Amino acid sequence: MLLKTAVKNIEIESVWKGPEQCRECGIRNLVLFADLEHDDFELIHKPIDEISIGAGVTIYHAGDEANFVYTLREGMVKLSQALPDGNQRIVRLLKQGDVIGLEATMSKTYQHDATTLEPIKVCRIPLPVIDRLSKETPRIYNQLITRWHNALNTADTWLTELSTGTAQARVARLLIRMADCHSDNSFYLPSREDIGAILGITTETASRVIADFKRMGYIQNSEVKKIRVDMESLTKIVGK
Amino acid sequence: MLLKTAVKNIEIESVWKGPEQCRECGIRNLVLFADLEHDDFELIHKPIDEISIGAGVTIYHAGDEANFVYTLREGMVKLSQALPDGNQRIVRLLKQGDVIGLEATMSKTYQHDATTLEPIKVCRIPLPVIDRLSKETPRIYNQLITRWHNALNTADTWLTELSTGTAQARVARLLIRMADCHSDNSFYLPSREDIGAILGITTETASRVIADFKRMGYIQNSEVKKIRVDMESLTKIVGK
DNA sequence: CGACCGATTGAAGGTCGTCAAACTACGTGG
DNA sequence: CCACGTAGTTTGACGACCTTCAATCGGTCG
Repeated sequence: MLLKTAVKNIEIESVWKGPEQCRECGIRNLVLFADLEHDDFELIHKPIDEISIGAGVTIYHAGDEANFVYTLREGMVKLSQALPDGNQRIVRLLKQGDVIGLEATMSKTYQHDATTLEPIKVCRIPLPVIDRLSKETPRIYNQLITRWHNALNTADTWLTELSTGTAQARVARLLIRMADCHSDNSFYLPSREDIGAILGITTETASRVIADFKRMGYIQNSEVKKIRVDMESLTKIVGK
Repeated sequence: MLLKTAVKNIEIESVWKGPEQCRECGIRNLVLFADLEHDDFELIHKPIDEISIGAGVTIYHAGDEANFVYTLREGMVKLSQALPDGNQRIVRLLKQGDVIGLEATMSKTYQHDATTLEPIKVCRIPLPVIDRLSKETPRIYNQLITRWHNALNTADTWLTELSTGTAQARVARLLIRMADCHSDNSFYLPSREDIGAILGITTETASRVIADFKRMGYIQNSEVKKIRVDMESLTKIVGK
């Protein structure tokens, strides 16, 4: 089952078959609906579509009317905000199990641009579903608050770890964080531009540091496009 | 009614007289209990003390067991985290109506150091009070989520506005933000060290920029220790 | 094959960090 | 009341690091 939509790079993988589909979700323990119990799912009366989206696609822009939240099933997404000078700064990276557009539950509009870093799969949840669940069961509340808590922790960590110190130290800390989100210390490196936007440095500086790290052997190419990092060497740079 | 505690710089202003005290709180519309209704207050069965604390006092440290949240009635508080290199970075400033130690509702321990910038007054709320209210009324939930939402917005803004661009631009943006939290564009300037820790620059750089701004007339001394900022001039620097 | 986009590298200049000294405000004690 | 010590601020000099501008390289896609 695979319906192409009018929008390029976005296709609806499976149409809504009812609550049953969520009950049997393969990664339910990771997602917003983790705590829901059997009967709770009957409260879902709007379609939750599973959607595939290509790399480099913007899911929503800051200021757009916020009608959905998304559960990220596969791939990574960046949340970015415009700087006073017109550039963009990436304020968070989202990975499997994270909620994209959490602020929709609290605000009429989205507050970031959400853009895919690689091909992703999401479940698109209409806001009324969240609202109804919120009214009927405290279990969704607990999950929501946990999400807020985690997002805030991440934000604080980005400030203290990724926006402080020399360019080398910042890149090293970013690589370490990314590595322990993945098995085998191996993952897709973001573009130099994105690395710059995450760390608050220029694209060129990001490129120079990455190139240096490769020459030093702190980073090696593993599979195509993927890299493997040497945690031990990187850890030594972190304090600089 | 004024009981001195053993701890210097901390005094309990008034002892707990029961729910009545919260119901009649002068700034209740600003605080966590804003949405509570008449009967809800009867659920409060632990003392909520009103406490005065001097300037430069640390209320709790990161890692301390989190048994209270605090409502800030007067003054400003900084939340700081240790950097990998041992320094401190200030991740948020709290003002009247904000909750100090919000993470206590989700985590066993505090995640920042909370330190007063000036003499403050707080209401110290035992965690069991929050837990009980959370179970019994959704109204406290709404307030809690709103707090998380606001805290996250602030965190994102700090990253994009206060941790990006030249030292001059960062200081200008900080002054502008502080000015429109106060009437008459007039307020107490934080120490150079704190300005540095907020913006991710050194104390010396912070001092140089502030001194420059004074020479340029962007900042003037108003009352003792207070300064008044010229918004128009500062706005021009923000984009740099 | 050629166009294009991202990554890399070089050179020059500016900003900021570092180290150090002088200055100021304030409180303490003689 | 003044001398002194302390802590915070200001200023200077120097160097390291990063940004800026520009050119080159490499891979991909039409």
